[in-house]
Amino acid sequence: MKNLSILLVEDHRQLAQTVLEYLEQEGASVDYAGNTRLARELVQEHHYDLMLLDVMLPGEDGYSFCQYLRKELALDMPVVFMTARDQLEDKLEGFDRGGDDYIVKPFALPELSARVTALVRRQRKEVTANTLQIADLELDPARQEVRRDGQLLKLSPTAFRILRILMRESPKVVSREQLEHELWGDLVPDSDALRSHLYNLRKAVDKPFEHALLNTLPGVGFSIQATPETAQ
Amino acid sequence: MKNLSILLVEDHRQLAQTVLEYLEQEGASVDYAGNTRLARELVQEHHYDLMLLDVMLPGEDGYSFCQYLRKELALDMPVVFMTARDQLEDKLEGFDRGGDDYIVKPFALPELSARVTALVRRQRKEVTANTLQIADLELDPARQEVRRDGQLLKLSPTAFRILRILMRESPKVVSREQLEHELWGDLVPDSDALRSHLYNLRKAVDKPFEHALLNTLPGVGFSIQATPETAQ
DNA sequence: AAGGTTCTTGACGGAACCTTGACGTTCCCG
DNA sequence: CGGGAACGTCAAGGTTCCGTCAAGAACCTT
Repeated sequence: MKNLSILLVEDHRQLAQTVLEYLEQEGASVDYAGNTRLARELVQEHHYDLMLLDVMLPGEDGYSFCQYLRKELALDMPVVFMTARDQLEDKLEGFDRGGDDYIVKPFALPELSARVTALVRRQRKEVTANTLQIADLELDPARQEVRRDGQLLKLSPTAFRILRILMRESPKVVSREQLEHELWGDLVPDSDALRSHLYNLRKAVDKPFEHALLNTLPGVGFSIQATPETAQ
Repeated sequence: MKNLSILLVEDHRQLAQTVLEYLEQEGASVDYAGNTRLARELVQEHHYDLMLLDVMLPGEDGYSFCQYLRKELALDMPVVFMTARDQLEDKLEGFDRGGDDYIVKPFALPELSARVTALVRRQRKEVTANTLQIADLELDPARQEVRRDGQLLKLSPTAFRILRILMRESPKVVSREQLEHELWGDLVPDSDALRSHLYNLRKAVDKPFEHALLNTLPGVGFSIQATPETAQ
């Protein structure tokens, strides 16, 4: 919740106060508007990570305001509707007008907080870690890229998958069977192609560099780690 | 709901059937797993736009599976928990483990559908009609226009759709399967017309310019990136 | 009904990839 | 120490995948 900036649009003074205090106590900074006229101004002048929006407001209602945000201002900040209206049609309208979530009063403050966090996390693309890293070796699953010491490595698809598994399990040792099963399922090749793939993987990952990262434990499996334990 | 592909993980046969039929009737294609073991396999082999995940499952529970998706596989598909557990702590745990939404059984099917749509809309960057931009390439969804370096490109409708998908996923790699499914749903052409469309797309987007933006990763998929560095 | 655009199909050459097998080396355990 | 199993190295064959292109089918518009 750190460093979130949130706009709360709600005309009930009491509820607004409660929500505001809770969120600020969690580290967010919250601006408050009691109607959409003020909200309109705030939204044009400041950036908010998320908006909490009541449906029943004096003057323009929340649905309409949300739609205005999306269509006219082209703002894509997450919007959470907060309202006492619990009928299905109300919820459907909320989503239809461009809302991201819909929470019915009375709600538990921690739940509101959790939903806010989830939306912001997604907005910021923090849902998953984007790279795996072992020492100076980095693997980016989304881009299908591997770098060591900053430079891009060329790997075949299978080599990439093997490296991904080893890095995911690091520093654990991965057995040959586990690797083969994960790569090919029940259709494991007759003669062990895995050896060739590991050879090619090594050629790309370790050969051009000083220290080897990829280790073999004969009869046990393979591992990738920064400090290859040397036998006692 | 057009051409969504959804993975439903739920052990109650009856409920699964109901949800599945409803979503398919809305135009989604739904794969079904009764446990996380099967779900694990499916998730590694196919792309899904979203996952519906029960919490109480035989063997591994849904929370744990979701966390595994995020941490180990680095998959960022939206996850909606579906469960009868309505206690606050359960919900908090769902979000804490990487869930995007949490819906309590029994729920109205249209609400589930609305929440699914809202999540996918956000994932696909369709909340607003803002232009997508990668380097000097701009795509305006509202006007159905594409420009590179300021000049208007002439694209066929399908080429436009492909480019839009690649741009919104950038810099992620999009598999051939994902592209085909989103373009044609269950009616994918026999022989791969996708190749021709990509060829034409390249001819329009890359051919007249200095650097290519559209990259092929053989056996993996396609991506569009500002800096298509090649290894050695 | 005609004309244009778009989509699909099929063929071809080439590149990338996976598998296989051979051979030498290392490791483990009797 | 010696033999067998496991491993590293490497090249070659076959397969899959991809870029290219043109022709015909389907579609839409007028």
